[in-house]
Amino acid sequence: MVRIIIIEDNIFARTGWETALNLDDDFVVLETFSSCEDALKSDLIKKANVVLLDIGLPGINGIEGAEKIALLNPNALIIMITIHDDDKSIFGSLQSGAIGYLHKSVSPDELIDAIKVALKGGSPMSPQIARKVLKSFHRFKPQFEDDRLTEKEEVILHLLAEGKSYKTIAEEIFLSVNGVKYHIRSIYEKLHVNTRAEAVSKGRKLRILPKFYG
Amino acid sequence: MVRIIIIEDNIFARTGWETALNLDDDFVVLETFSSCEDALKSDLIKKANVVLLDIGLPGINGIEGAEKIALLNPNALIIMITIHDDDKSIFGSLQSGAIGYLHKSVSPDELIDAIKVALKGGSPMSPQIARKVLKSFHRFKPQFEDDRLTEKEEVILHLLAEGKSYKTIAEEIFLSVNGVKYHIRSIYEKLHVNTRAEAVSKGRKLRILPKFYG
DNA sequence: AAGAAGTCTACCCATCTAGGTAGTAAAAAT
DNA sequence: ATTTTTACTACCTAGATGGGTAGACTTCTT
Repeated sequence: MVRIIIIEDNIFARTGWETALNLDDDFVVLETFSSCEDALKSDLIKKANVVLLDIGLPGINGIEGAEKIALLNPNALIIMITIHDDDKSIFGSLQSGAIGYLHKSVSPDELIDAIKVALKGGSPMSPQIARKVLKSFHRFKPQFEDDRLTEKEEVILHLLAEGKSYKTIAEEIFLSVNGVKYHIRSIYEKLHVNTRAEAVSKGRKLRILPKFYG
Repeated sequence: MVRIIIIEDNIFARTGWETALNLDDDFVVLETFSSCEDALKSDLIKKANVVLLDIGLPGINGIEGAEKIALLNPNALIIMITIHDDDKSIFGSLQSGAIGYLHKSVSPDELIDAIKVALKGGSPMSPQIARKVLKSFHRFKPQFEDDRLTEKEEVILHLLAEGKSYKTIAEEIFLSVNGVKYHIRSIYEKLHVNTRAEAVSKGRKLRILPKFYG
C-alpha cells in the first residue's frame, strides 16, 4: 500500500488530488497539509512513501520544504506539482531532493501514472520540464572558431579546476612549469578571462568542464 | 511528415526500428546507417527531424557523433538508444546535444511514443535514466555537522567561484581583505582543501555551488 | 562575573599566479 | 626555400593567495 502525503495550499487542488488518489486501490492519502510547517510537525511525514509538494506555499516554500522533508524521511519520493517552470524553481527543487516535477495542469490519471513511475524507480516529469533539464546539460557550441580549446588546453583546464598547482600539472603532463603557463595563457585568452578561478567558472558555464563527477 | 535517420550497427535493431517506424503514417525513415562516418557523409542528415543514435558504434562513437550531427543540423532531435547506462555514456550524450535517452529494450510502440514526445517539446527517457539524471542534481547531505558552511561562507564561496579577488569580495560584502581571509580559511577547513580552486571544485561536488546559472 | 566562542582586523612571509619579454626547435604554409 | 605558426622553455616582476600569529569586540554559556 502506497502512503501518500499532499502539501498544497489551494484547497481545490488538495482535495481534488486526494480524492483521485484514494480511488486507486494501491494508494492511500495519509494526510493533506496546507503548509510545510504543518506537515513537518506531523510524524506522518516519516511514514510516507510519496510526498506531493507545491512550490508556492505561504511560509516555508516547497523548495526549502523538500529539503527538510528529505532530511526527515530520505526514502520518501518527493514529487513537485506546481505552476512554476522557471529555472530557479525547477533546479532548486531538484537540488533539494525532488525526484519528479509535474505541472499543476496534470490530470488525475497522469498523476496516478506519475506516482507509479516514481515507485518503479523512474522520475516523472512534464515534457517541457524534462527538456529543460536535459538541455541544461548541453555544451555550448563552438563560440568563435578561434576560441575553441585544444585537447591539451582542455586537459589543463580540468587540472586547474581540480586546484592543482602549475608544478603539479607540469609533472602530470610532462612539461616544464613554463610550458604549463604557456598553455594557461592561451586558455585565458580564448576564454577571455585572467585568473584561474574565472577560467574554471567560465569553463563550467560553457560546459567545457563537467558538472558531474561520479 | 517526420523525417527520421537511424544510426545503429546492429542490423536487426536497425531494420527492426526502420520497419516499425515506417508503419506509422506520420513517420518516414529517410535512411539508416551503420556508422556515424557514413551518416555524416550523407546530406540526408541535414534533412532529418529526428536522429536515433546508438552509442557503441565502430569508429566514431555515438557521443562524438551526436556532437557532430548537432553541428550539422542543430534542429535535429537526437535520441540515443543504447544499452549503456553508465554515467559517462548518459551525461556525455546529453552534453553532446541529445534530447532523449532510451534503453535498447524499448518496444516499437514505446519508440514511436518517445519520438512523438520529443517532437512535442519533451525529452523521452527510460525511467531509470530519468532518475539518474534528476539524482545528479541532488545536494549532498549535511556531511558532518561541523562542516556545514555558514551563510556568509556560502556567499564568499560563490564569489570565489566567480573568480573575484579577495579585494573585490571585501568591497562587495563590506569587510576588510583580512576579514574575507578569515572566512575563506574557515571554508577551507570545513571543505578540507587549501586552495581557492579546490574549494570551488569541492563546493560543486557537494552542490553547495549551483551548476546552473540562468 | 568570568570564560568560551564567533567575527573581524592587522601584520608577516613564503609561495603561487599572471603578465611581459625573448629565444628555440619543429611543423605547416607559402 | 623561406616565412609563419605552433609548442614549448627561460627569466623577471608585481601582485594575489595561503598560512601563522595575535589582538579587539560581541555574543552566548555557565
